Amino acid sequence: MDIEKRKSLEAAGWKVGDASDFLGLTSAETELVELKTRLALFAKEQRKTNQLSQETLAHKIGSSQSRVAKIESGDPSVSLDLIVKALLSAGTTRQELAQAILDSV
Amino acid sequence: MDIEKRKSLEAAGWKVGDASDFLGLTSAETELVELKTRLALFAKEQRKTNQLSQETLAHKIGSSQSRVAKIESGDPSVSLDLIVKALLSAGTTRQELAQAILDSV
DNA sequence: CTTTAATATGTCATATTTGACATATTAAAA
DNA sequence: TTTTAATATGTCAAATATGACATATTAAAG
Repeated sequence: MDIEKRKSLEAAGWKVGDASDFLGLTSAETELVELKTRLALFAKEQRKTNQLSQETLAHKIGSSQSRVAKIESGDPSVSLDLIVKALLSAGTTRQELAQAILDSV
Repeated sequence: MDIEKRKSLEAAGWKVGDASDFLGLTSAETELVELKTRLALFAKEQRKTNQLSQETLAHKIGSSQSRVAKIESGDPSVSLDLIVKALLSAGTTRQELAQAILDSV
């Protein structure tokens, strides 16, 4: 993990240890954050590929446009459950999901 | 989705539509439930493979033995975030995670 | 430029998830 | 059996995620 990636995660609002101690994150926690970030980007790609507006996708998942925007921006208030629900609702297959997990951030 | 699978999901406490209308689940929601169920089973396998007790894994993820039991039993109160954190903390690689997603329930 | 559709950002009351705890059940020794 | 370690189940206050809303910003026409 280089300094630039650390800065970008902190800038995005990710909690880092108790206050701002980045070293407080276990490697599993860091991996999870990176995985969620990757899937957030992928969710945006997939929605566009399937020609859906954020508003349309929001209705499909029973949510709102603003929350879809938060999903795609990697907002730390968004759960992995919601990211995956958005992906599946946008037409992403399990195969594509699995491949996205293999891709690095 | 056959009747037996429906019954098993409902018996496990999964919310189904507004009250008990199973048909109220979208296919994306059903896929997500099945995915979480698969990963819950996989989490139990991985913990055992790596010779960890629930108590030990609980400490690694900053949680408790009882919640690890809930993760592994597919309890509906457990988030996908927590399931994946448990997997990664038990030593599961991204490759193994991706493969588990491809496996059917 | 102006209009209009799409996306982003901030806030908040409500809903869901959380770790912790007590306690029950099961499994493995001794 | 009895003891002891491991796992399961139920509950709850606190923490976190949620949809909804207002509004700002951006993009695409016209």
